[in-house]
Amino acid sequence: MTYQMALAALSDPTRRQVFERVLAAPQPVGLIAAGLPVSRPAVSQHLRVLKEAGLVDERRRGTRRLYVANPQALGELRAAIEAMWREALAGMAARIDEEMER
Amino acid sequence: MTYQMALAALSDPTRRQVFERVLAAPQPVGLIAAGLPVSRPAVSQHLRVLKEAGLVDERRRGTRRLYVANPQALGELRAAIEAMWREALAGMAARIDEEMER
DNA sequence: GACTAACGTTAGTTATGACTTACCAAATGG
DNA sequence: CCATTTGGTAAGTCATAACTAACGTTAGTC
Repeated sequence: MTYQMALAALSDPTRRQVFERVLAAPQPVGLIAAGLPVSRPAVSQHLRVLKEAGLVDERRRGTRRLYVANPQALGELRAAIEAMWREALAGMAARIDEEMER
Repeated sequence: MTYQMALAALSDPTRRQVFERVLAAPQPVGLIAAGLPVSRPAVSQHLRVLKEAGLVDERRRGTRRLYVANPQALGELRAAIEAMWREALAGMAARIDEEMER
């Protein structure tokens, strides 16, 4: 159920870059924005989407806010994709078997 | 590299439904559209996007076209998501270790 | 060789969402 | 306290993309 939000969140290229930076190391917003070709508010908005999808958590550190990747939502997405993958493999195997019969 | 297109392709809810139907069994366009609240051309367009992302293959069967899920693109997406997942887990473990030191 | 079935394509509309600029809030340092 | 740093929020703009309706296309069928 939640994996759909994670999928949608990671579908945007810029937002995926934001997430990958957070993944590499917990960072404040300003630092993330400094390495990207978009403004800081844009990064803030992306982080909100990532947070709503459960992919990211927020830690207030004084006036800064560290964003940290959350493995759980990513794990659910992983499981969903893997289930689809297995289903595709099974379907392919079944089709090959049908082919063999002839 | 291709996993980004797969990610974008699966981010749309309707398109994900289309893909899951194809995943369950190879089907012609009309049959897919019959079970969804959108028109047949819309399904055709979704299938084109899925095809460009490598998630789906096309088999012409006379006047019909069977769409079949392709495990490969799904496998690449799976690998990419799994890599991110592991990275998130590693980061979390490292943070817990730091916590222990204090 | 028309007719039909099944489908892709095009054009046009509309809604969504990514982005920037300007503004506001909270915490820290002098 | 006042200024600075850091960052979220609001409003507005613009591009993208999802959808429908109409049309074109190909392969079987009588």
